[in-house]
Amino acid sequence: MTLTQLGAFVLVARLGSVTRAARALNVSEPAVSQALAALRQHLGDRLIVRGPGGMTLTEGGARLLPIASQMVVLGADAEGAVRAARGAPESLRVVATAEVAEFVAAPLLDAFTRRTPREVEGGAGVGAGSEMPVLLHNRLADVALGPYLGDEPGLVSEPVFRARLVAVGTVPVPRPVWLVDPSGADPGSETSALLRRLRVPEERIRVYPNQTAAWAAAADGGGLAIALAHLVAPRVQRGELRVVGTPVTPAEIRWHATTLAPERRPPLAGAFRRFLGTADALHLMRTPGSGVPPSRFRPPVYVTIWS
Amino acid sequence: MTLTQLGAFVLVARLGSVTRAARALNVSEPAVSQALAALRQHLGDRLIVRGPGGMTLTEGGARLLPIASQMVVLGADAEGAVRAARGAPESLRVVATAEVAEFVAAPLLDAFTRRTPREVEGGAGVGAGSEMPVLLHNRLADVALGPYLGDEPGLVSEPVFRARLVAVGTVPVPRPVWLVDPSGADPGSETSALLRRLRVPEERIRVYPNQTAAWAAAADGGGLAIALAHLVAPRVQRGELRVVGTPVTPAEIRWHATTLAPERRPPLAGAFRRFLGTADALHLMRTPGSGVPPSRFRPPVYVTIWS
DNA sequence: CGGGCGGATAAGCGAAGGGTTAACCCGGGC
DNA sequence: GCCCGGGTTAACCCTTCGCTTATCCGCCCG
Repeated sequence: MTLTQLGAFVLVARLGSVTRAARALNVSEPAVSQALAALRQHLGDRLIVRGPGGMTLTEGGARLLPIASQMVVLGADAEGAVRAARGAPESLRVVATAEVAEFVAAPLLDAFTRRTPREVEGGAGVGAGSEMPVLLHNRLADVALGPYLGDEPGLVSEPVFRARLVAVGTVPVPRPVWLVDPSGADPGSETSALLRRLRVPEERIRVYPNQTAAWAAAADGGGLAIALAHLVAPRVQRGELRVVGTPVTPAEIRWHATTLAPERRPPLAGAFRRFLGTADALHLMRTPGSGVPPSRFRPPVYVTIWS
Repeated sequence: MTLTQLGAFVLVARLGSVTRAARALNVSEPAVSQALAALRQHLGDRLIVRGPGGMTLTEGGARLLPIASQMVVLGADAEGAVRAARGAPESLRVVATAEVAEFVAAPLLDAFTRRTPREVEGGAGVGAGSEMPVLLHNRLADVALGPYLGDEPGLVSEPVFRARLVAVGTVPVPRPVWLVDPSGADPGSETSALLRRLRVPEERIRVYPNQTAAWAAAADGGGLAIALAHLVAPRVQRGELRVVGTPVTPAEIRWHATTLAPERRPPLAGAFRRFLGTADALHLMRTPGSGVPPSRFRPPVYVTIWS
C-alpha cells in the first residue's frame, strides 16, 4: 500500500473513470489500472468496479475513500510543512484549461515567481474544467484557472479576467466548419458551450492541437475559428483573418481563479490569487508574451503527485 | 516518501533512539537508519538529530511529526476498514513483556481466536514496557499486556491478573547471583524493579533467553531466579527448586491490559480485553499450557507494520 | 454481428524500497 | 588513551514500484 496507489484510487473514485484519472495524473491508463490492481490485491477487495455510469465503489472502497483521501492530503501537507520550515522553494501548481494554458499561464507564473520574495517553483498543467475540483481537493493543484467553480463545496472561485469571444475566418459561409483547440472537446469549456449554443453537429468540428494552429487553418480558408478578441487582434489587423458575426458572438466570457476555501488554502495559493488582481497580471492577460523573452517560456510542468 | 519511512521516523522520534525504534519494528538498526536517511534526503531536512539525551527534532521534523503520525495511523485504519468491510480475518496484535509472552500470551491468543465467532489472526510481540505506549499510539499493537500504563494520555489500563513473585534457588547464600529472563534488562519490568529494590549490582545479574532457562540454571545451583509462584510451583513440588525468602519477596504483582481510549480503540481490541476478564482467560493465566496441545502453540508472530 | 470504448492484463525495464552484514565514526567515561 | 554504545555509511541483495507499449476482453450500440 503506497501513497501513489492510494492517490490513484482516490482519483479514480472521484473522477469516476480510470482514463480520466490517468489524464489528470498525466500518466498512461494502464499505470493507473495497475496501481489499482496492486491496491486491490493488497487489501483483498475490488474497491471499485465498473458500473453503469462510471466506476462505483464497493463497500470496502467506500470505507477506504475518505481515509485514503485524507492520507493523500496529509502527504502533500507533510512535504509542504517541512519545506516551509527550512525556507526551501515552495511549489505552486496551477491547473488551467487549454485556452488559458496556451497563452497566459506561463507568463503569469513566470511573472509571479519573479516578483515574489520567496523562492517559488511554479508548474502548470492542463485539465478539463470538470476535473479541476477534484485536483484541488486532492492537492494535486493549488490554483485552477478556468471556468467558475464556486458552486463546489469547499472551493472559492473569483473572476480574474473578462474578455470577448469572437468567431474569425476568411469569408462568411452558410454552414461553416469550426476549427477549435482541444478545449472544444471539454464539455465544461466556453468554446464547447458556444458550439452547443450554435447547435453545431460533431461532423462540422475539427480539433487542432492548439488555438494558434486553429487560427492558421482558419486563415487558410478552412472554416471558422473561435478566438479571444484581444488575442487574435493582431492577425485581424494584418488582414489574415476577419471577425465573423454569429448569433452568439461576440460573447463575453470570464476566467476565474479557484482555490480551496481560505482556511485550507496553502499560503502560496493565496498569494498567487492576490497577484492575479494586480495591474501587472491584468496586463499580462491582455497582452501575453509582452516583455517575457521566449527563453523564459518554460514548457509546462505537468501536475504530479509526489514522487 | 513512503509510509514505511514515515513510520520509522515517527517511532524514532517517539522513542528517542534509532536502536529502540528498530527493536520495536523488529528489524535491524541500519534499516531504520536508512529509512530515515531516505526521508531526510527526500525532504531536504535532517528532521531529527543526535542531541543530549536522545534524538531531538529539528524545526522541520517537529512539523512533520504530527502529520506523519496521523498518516501512519490512517494507514492502519485503511487496512482495517477494508478488511472489516469484506469480513476478512481481522488481525489483533498483542505486545507483551517477556514474562507474559513466555507463558501466557500464546495460549490466551489461541483461546481467543478460537472462541470468537469472527475469523481472527492473532500475533504477539515482545516489547519493553516503556515502548508500549508508542506502539499502541502508532497502531503497531492493539493491546499491551504488562505493567500499568494508564497514566499515559489516551490510554486506558486495567488489571487483568494478580500473582506473587518469589525467588527460587537451591540453597540460600549471602550474596547470590540472580538469574533472570530478558525482562530483567527492561527498566520498566517488575523483575528489574525487584532487583533494584534488592540493590543487586549489575555484575551479580545473569540474563537468560527466557525464564525456563533461568529456572534450570537456578536448579543447577547457579544462583537465584525470580519466578511467578504459581508457574514455578510444579518444580518446587518436585523438589528441583525451593522458594527462598528475601526482604522484598514474595511480592504481589499485577499484569495490566492496556489499549487506546475506547473511542479510538479497534473493536477487536475491546473484545480481547473483555475476554481477558472471563474465567477461561483467568484459568489460562493461572495454569498456562493446560488444555492447549503443543501443536497449537504457534511461534510468536512479531509485530509488523503493514507489508 | 462488427466496431468501438474503456478497463484489465502481459511483458519488460529502470529506479527505488527495504532488508541484511560489516565497517566506520564519534562522543563520553573509566 | 582506549574502549564502547549508538548512529551512520558502504556494499550487496532481492523485491516491489511505477511506468511504458501492446494486446486482450467485456460490453453496449448501431
